[in-house]
Amino acid sequence: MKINPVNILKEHSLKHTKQRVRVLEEIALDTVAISQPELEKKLGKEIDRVTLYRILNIYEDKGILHRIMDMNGTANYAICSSSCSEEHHHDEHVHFNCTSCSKIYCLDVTVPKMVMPHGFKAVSMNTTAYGICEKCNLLVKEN
Amino acid sequence: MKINPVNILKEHSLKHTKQRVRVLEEIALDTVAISQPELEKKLGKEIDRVTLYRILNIYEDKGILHRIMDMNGTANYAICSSSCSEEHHHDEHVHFNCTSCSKIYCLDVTVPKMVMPHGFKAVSMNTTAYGICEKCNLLVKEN
DNA sequence: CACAGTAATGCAATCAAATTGCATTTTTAT
DNA sequence: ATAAAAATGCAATTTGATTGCATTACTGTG
Repeated sequence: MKINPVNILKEHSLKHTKQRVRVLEEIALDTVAISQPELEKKLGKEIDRVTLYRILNIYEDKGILHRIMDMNGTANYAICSSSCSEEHHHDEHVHFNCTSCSKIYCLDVTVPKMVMPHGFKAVSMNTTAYGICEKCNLLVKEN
Repeated sequence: MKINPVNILKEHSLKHTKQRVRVLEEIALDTVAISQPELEKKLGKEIDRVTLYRILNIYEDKGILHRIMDMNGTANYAICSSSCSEEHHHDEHVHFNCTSCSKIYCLDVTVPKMVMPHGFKAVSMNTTAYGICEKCNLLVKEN
């Protein structure tokens, strides 16, 4: 996934600041989601904690990033597919949270449509599978 | 769902204390999941915060309660179906997190089997739908 | 039914994620 | 270039959760 931070900011009419660009760059480095604490570790010397929180919130609101909560209740972020917007997150793919390395993957697996009970109107879905990821499975086999 | 706290404790060879009984009683009151902060509000005068956390953790470990993270990263708890055990949570039903009243419902909707990519071994799944619940939908229509 | 050993509880302190208010700096439109 | 608006940085605070340790409560044994 080729990401151009400057274009993304323009598309969503967000002001171009070096902090905002850095956050996008950093998140775009990897296809797996990155947690707020990890981001803070990487960017903490360049960007203030609070600014980081604010940027992440804006990006989520605008549909630029989607947020996945891990089992510890910590926010993890990944770049949204291009079809996401401020009005609606098309985040209908399955996430995989490795219980060994704790990485969160955005899988190319679509969440099947599920019928809600009468009266319940679902707007979005979040599906997370917990287990052992490819890399950790390989590590186990090697030993 | 008829719950007998004393029996549940016995079945899992947990010591019978009034705090443990109270926690189960309180959670069994409602079919919707209850958050740690709500529980603390209700039980804070009878049970110490730390004890509450410890009891909830034990119950989750033993497969008595299951824990659902809401969008704020706060733990919510609901009584497990009878088939849950220490080894495995059979928590394969869909949760519904109302974005209006923020209640979390355990729906009688089964999470469909999803095929994981090669190398990824899923042990458990968590699916949460976000939207407006039955009660909140009715409230809107009335006004 | 007493009592000793073990486990659970309560309290104080601490950690960590996230948020708020406000002064300062940066961006952008003119 | 500059003025208005917005973003950033800093300090302080809130909130969910955890840890260590002294005290209290439970349970099995005699």
